[in-house]
Amino acid sequence: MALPPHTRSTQLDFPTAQRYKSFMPYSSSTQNLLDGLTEPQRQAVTHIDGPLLVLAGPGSGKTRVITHRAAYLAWTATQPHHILAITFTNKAANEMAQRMQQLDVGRGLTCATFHSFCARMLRIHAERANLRPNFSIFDQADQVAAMAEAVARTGLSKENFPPARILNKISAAKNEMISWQQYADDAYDWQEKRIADLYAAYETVLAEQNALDFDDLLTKTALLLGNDPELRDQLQQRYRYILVDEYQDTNHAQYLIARGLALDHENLCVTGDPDQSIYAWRGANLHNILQFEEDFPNAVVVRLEQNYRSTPQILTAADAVISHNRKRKEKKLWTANNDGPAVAVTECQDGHTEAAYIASQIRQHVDAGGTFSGIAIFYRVNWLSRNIEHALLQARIPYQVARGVAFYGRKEIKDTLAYLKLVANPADRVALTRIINVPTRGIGKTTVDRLLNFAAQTDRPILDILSNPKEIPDVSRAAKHLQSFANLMTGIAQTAETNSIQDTLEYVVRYSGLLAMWNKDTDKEALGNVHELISAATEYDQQHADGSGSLTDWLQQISLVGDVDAIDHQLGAVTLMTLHAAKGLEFDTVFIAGVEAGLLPHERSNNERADLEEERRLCFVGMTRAERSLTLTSAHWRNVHGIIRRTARSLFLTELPKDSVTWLNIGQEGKTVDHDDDGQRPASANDYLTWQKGQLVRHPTHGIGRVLWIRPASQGTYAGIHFAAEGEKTLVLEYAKLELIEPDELP
DNA sequence: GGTCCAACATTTTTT
DNA sequence: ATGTTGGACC
Repeated sequence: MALPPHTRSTQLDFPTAQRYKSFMPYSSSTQNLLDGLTEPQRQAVTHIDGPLLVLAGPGSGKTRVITHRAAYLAWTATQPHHILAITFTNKAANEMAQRMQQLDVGRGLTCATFHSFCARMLRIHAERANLRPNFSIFDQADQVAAMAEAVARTGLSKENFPPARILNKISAAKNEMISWQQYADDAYDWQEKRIADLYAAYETVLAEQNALDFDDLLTKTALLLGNDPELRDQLQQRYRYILVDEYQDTNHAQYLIARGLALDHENLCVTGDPDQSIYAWRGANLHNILQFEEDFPNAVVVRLEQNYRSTPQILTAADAVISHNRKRKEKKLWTANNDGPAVAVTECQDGHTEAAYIASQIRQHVDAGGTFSGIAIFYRVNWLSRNIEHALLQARIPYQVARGVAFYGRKEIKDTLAYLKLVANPADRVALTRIINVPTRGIGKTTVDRLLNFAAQTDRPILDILSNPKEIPDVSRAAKHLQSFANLMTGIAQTAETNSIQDTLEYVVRYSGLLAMWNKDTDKEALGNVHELISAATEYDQQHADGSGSLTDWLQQISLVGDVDAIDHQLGAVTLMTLHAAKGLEFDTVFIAGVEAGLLPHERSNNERADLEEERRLCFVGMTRAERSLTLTSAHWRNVHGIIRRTARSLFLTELPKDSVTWLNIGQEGKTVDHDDDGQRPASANDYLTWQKGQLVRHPTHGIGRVLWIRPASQGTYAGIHFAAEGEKTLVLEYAKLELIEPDELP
């Protein structure tokens, strides 16, 4: 079959493009792409021009559809470099690029996250966006530092205006594309007006430092596309086919970007699942996917509802939970997969028991021939990983924690990188103040203040002033220290100029005195982490041996790593991550820990139904990651902030179906406690079975009371308790915060 | 200007 | 329970 003529001619416009595979026989290559696809999948893959919405339930082969569709486009309609695929994580982007190569499509396809794509665009088109191409990207901590400065400048107190909280509000505004001017116009009371002031001041602080925060990457790109039709045309010429994955989690700015890039050709394909929307708290707007058909009236809609991932048991359980959401589009998930084991719910005595139980289950699974890398443990909050890590360590089970962001947030890593960031962007004051005296080199707070003041007054680059420190008023004794710091920075800059990033990093660590400092502190952990950083740099150097890399690019890549990007499936280790990070992944065996009231659903989101529904979706996402085996665990007692608290059963556990779920109670020693056998669901939490009439208990508000009777029922364990002040009360033991009092504890 | 200790928050989820 | 910050003291 002949190729459309326009695809050939465009090759001249883009000389870097790989050879066009017109010599490949059309029929065999495209046939391979369609082999083994179901009808709806095939429909999505072969759709070429015009908007396309793929509503894809969990495990419905969405990734396969996306990659095959991109390949199909590249074979039949266009060249790879006209295709832009936006994924949710860098890892997904890399995997997609890899798969495209396996499909022999050729290079040139752009796979990126929204953030990395935007950062790239803003550097290339910096002048048009009113930026300098070497801008810094500020992470959470940098943003807090910048905001702290803004607060100080505005003359407000950090106590009344905590930087982190203000940043949340400003981030929400930016996601909605609300500028500081507009925010000021909309401010309706004193508090809001001050926040508007801070927004403005914060923007100034960032601009002075040639810095953008994460949200700026999106908003500035969206603005650029909106205000610069010439550039938008240029980009639309380049990116003729656009795919956006996980569309249910896009915010308004991301929506504008996707729409802006596809404004004229409308070749926008979005995929997602409203039931897996879990990022509303950071501005994700479910309307984007729900109203896609109104946005693009000639949109084709494809539904992928057959699940290829999970057993019927897992799918039934997950579906039972999610069907409790009222605000949702009904969807029938089904699978032709073989039966597997029942979904397990294991209620444990406490967090240690829970962790030990998971470890022992993993041992058992691997002894029976399973692999570590097929296992994942999810949790709602990061701190839950502590117990589990401890238990895995003791059981000698290899594990990895998806914590890319936390790694780059470590002090020693941030310190090391700050030297490089300062070289890449000398205006980066946050980086400068971070390391000017780390390790200590006799430059104290007063000196730094004088330096910054002088720089602000004279409006000269700080590094210039540093090289001539005697010009700074009132700085005499510290001048020579400033001078040597300036020399150090010059040395690093020169090294960076001509050497690999690895070499530059090693230069920094050695000549800055950081290495000596860590050695002195016998801070083995810091050293290890920095070695890891250096290996990351080595890897980058190797990947860019052709000279395509740069310091700015490396720093950018690091700024935009996500938690999941850190995991390596080849490692042969159990994977630990938050439920949020688990999106899009799949594992043979999944444990979800801490499935208890207050944790999942999280107590901070109990107030509104919308929040509760998002928690339920989160639970749904976690459950549907499992292919064969799914275990939900909880603890009756949970150590929070060092205080041991009684927990209640999670609402979501009560929503599980009666069939295909087995319940288990684990006592302190990890032994199975007998549980009632009236069916599939336990009638009571079994540690209460040891409670007896006449025992004394303490209630947080009612005080001390005596147990009159206990009666297990299907909804929980009921007990009549006589309190001195209020007489007899009937309480549900699972929900009342009762503590057992030992007789010898009393006066 | 540097060091040490006590008070303090910290824990929702993240690019 | 743990890590960070700020203030007192050297």
